Amino acid sequence: MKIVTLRDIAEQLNISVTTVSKALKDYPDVSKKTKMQVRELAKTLNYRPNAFAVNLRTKESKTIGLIIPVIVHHFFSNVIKGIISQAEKKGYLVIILQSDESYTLEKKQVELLLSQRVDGIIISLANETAKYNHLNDIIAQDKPLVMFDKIAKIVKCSKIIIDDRKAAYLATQHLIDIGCKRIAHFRGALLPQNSIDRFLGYKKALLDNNLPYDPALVYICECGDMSFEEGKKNAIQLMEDHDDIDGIFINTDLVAIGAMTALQNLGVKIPEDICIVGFSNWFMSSVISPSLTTINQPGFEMGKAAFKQLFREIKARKKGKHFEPKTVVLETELITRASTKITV
Amino acid sequence: MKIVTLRDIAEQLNISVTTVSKALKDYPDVSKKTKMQVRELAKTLNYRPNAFAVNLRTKESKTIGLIIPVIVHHFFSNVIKGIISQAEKKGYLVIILQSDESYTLEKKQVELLLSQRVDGIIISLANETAKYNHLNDIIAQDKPLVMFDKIAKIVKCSKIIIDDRKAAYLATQHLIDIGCKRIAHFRGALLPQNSIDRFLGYKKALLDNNLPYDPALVYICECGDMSFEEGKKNAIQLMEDHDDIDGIFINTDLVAIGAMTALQNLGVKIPEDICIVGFSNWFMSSVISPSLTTINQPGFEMGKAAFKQLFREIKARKKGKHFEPKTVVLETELITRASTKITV
DNA sequence: CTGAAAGCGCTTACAG
DNA sequence: CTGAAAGCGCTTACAG
Repeated sequence: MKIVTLRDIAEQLNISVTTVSKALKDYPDVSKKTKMQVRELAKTLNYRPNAFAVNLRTKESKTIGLIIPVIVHHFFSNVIKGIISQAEKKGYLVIILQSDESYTLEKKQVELLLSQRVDGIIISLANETAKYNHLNDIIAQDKPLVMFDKIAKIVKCSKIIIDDRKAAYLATQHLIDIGCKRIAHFRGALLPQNSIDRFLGYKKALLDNNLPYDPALVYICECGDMSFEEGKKNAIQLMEDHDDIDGIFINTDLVAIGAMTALQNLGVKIPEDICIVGFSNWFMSSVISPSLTTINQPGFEMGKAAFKQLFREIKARKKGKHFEPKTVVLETELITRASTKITV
Repeated sequence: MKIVTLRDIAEQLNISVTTVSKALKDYPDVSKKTKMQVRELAKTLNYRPNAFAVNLRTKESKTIGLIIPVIVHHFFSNVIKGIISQAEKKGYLVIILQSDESYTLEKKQVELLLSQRVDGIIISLANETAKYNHLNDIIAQDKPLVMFDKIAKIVKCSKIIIDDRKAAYLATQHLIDIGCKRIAHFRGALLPQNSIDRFLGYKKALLDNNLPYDPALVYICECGDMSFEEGKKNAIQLMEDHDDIDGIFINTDLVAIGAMTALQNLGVKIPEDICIVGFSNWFMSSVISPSLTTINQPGFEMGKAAFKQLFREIKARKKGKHFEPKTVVLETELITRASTKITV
């Protein structure tokens, strides 16, 4: 089946390509009759505008790029869903890339998306990322950029985040409120802003409650593909190092679930011996036993907000308007479940 | 920052655009010296070929489309990861769309991808899809198409699947082997081939073992966004209808987990009173309690295989070769866990 | 109301 | 070894 072009339609109707183009785009300066004829034939021939040519002419592709550290991850796959659902409403397509927490890959992928001439980029940074030239390249090209969740504060672009520090404070305060005196923390990797903030929230809650902050109680998880295993390993190590722990605040649910599994294998009772709070509210957390107290992190909403912001910036650019970067902070909430429910 | 074109480079070096283009593509008929100069300047100016122009000329975009029923789903997100990882190796980008199990949306999305002129399409069908004109459109355009998991047998394209009937047979046989006599089945929606095949495998296992097949023991789940809730509802209904059940084979893990939750709330002991086998091996299934016996469905591998197949077909088309559709069947295995472990 | 013409930024067959 | 020219399929400012 030959692919139909404007020219084919024009020749069959004995009119010009210009008129065909205008008729299909409903320009006011084309007669009703011609419009009818053109549209009918276009439909019959199953005409589809060649996106390559349209893109070249209009300098936009109605396509955006999304770079994400991991796809198989309850939070991130919800973000993807949010972005795609919103993009579709505005007629945009989404190219998705996975950085695998690697800076090198992330950089290459930004390069790829720029060559591809996407209309904008949404990104959540890899753990490794500590240099931001690749992001500044995007901005230097005056291409809209929105970061979410794992952001870099010093990059001048819009950001969709939650208040990680506050949420972590809340989580830790909850442990304190139910009577925990010696609370450990499994933090995320060293670089990401959100794992720093969650750590700081934990620390501040301790100090505000006159509990000593002990760096030896802070363990690190990279939170990549091995989250679950890392949680197990850390929990076992923690039990060896400090058997007087009565609460743990853990950076991510999947790590928390790994920790719970290991603790239960060791005969530790949750919540009786140790109370646990996770972070992110993976679906899984509501069905394991005991169910996990956690912070709800609204992935779908963050995805929607990220695309909406990007779309605003794309529109502003088209009109040649300047756009001041904006940071949107979404609400979180503590969800208390069995892993912290101690019947006093 | 102005965007750099071949022409900018040509003008600065006082040579033709043709030569610049050839130099960058390492044509043999350009002098070493010119090549050096061109490449250096291209690098300095941060030249990036305009993909829109390249696509228009070469009639390919190095981009493929992927339509998937749901993204937030352990199996499907693994497939996405498999496809993207493989695509990246070959320099292809992936546009992802979610059909939400809707035929109308799926059709529209195929249309979108065709307008976008992607080089090929990978799809897993929506539950609702019973007509295949949109798929035949793809084939009629001689555009490579690969289906996976939720396929339509009569569409003439390559397919990546598992042997659902055999896997379901195995799952049911396992229940019989451990002593179950009256086994219910929570099947998927009516249309998808894989839920039909799983049902048929269940039925055949019963009959081969001289157990009566009772249609009243077969319940339906749409397996969309509400899988977990559907599992709960079905389990409660099942207990009302038939309190003599001693085993259930369930179409998807998430439904199975919903069912287990409801059963446990009703005081039913798993596996002592009722044994349960799921399907797909979601990560979650290994950490709930009791852990769930299930069929491992290799999502990541299916994704990789799907892209590989698509890539072969894209290459064949470029060379003008005919490509006979191929069906690849990947291996599955039964993973026995606590939900079927009865100590006799 | 219609259409000729220019141009988006490349690639490549062809001439010299 | 270099470059003029044609062309991919559109869009749109401009002329009539």
